Amino acid sequence: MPGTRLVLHVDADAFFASVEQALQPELKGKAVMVGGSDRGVVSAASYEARRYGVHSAMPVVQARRLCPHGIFLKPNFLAYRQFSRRMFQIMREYSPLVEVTSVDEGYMDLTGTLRLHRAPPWEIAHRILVDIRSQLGINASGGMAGNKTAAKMATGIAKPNGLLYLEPELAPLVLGQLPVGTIPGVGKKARIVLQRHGIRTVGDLAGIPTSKARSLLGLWGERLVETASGRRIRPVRSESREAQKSYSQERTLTEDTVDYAFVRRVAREIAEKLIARLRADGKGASTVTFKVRYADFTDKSRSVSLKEPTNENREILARIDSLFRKTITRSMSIRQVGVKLSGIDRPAFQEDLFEPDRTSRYQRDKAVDLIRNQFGFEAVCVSDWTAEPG
DNA sequence: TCTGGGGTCCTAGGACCC
DNA sequence: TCTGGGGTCCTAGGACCC
Repeated sequence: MPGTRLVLHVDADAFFASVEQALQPELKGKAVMVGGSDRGVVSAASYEARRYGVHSAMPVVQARRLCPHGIFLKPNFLAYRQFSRRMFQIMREYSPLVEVTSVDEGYMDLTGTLRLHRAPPWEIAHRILVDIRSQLGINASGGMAGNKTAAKMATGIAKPNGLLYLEPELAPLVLGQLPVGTIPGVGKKARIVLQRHGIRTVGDLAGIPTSKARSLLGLWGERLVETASGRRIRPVRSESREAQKSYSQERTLTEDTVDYAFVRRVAREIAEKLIARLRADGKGASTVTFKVRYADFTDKSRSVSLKEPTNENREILARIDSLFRKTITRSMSIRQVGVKLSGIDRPAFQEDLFEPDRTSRYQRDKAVDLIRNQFGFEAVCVSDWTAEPG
């Protein structure tokens, strides 16, 4: 058959909650929810918790009301990363063509491995899921089809703890009946627009002319029609990971505040942590963005671009200060503070014999990174980074 | 119900250049 | 005097994903 490809999508079920249950067997069979603070949302809910109507992205406060006896845990990202690495390792034992799309899901191209393993595709997929379950103690679901989108949608049908093989001839029939919102990329807004025009299922979307999709949803709409009709085929890419394009961190304060001096300190602290990550990765950023979310949930951000990528504290923190003044123009209390560093590239400045001051400042930045890595962020407080860049 | 955090990509308008 | 258009970069905001 021409161009017959076989893609397997693997997605761990209720990943964060499942890892917690694997690490603490006494949690098995119980309603486990992983979330940040009481001002946050649920990141993952075990299937036991879902029976009470809890789902991810639900405010923690609401989850507590629905499931008061449930177990609420703070996330342990280190453990999740370890389980994630092991899961992808298992997948790579069956094919080198594994694409990691997030901590708990990925694709693999099984086209070339069928002969290698001398087994039908569903058999291989089944073995992978069994290996994950037996070696990690967590359940994963799988979807197999002729392209990535169909495979991912198949996983959605198979969940939890299932496997679905959609043969290419059957895929349009099966997927065409699903609600249009099940297509990856159709969120709440797009769904509303589409429904207003009578487009309710994947099949409805596949059937409209691209010109109509474009008028409704722009370029994105055209792509969605191609996706819905199975014409948008993207290869499984196993490159370790494309270069990261931005580093950002946001923090929701424990309570809304009008103490702007405090907000500024938080922003600088976040920025220092991000810059340290840049330095650790040997990268620099050329765009600095400062963002606040006001108590009424409106967001405001201001950004500035530099001539060259940098990872020097002095350069970036001075920008944070001026952006801070440009951004906070209302006397409303602030809920969340965020910093984003983008335009990531190799840093322009390297330690240089002919710029002794700058070099020694840079060495100090790196020395502070070392100490903080060992003793924590609070171990060092440096106060004179407010200086304007020279 | 009362709304996280870390990302990617897209859009639209304005500046600036040719 | 009136009026271009394309390309590129920057900025602000928003949709979406997990």
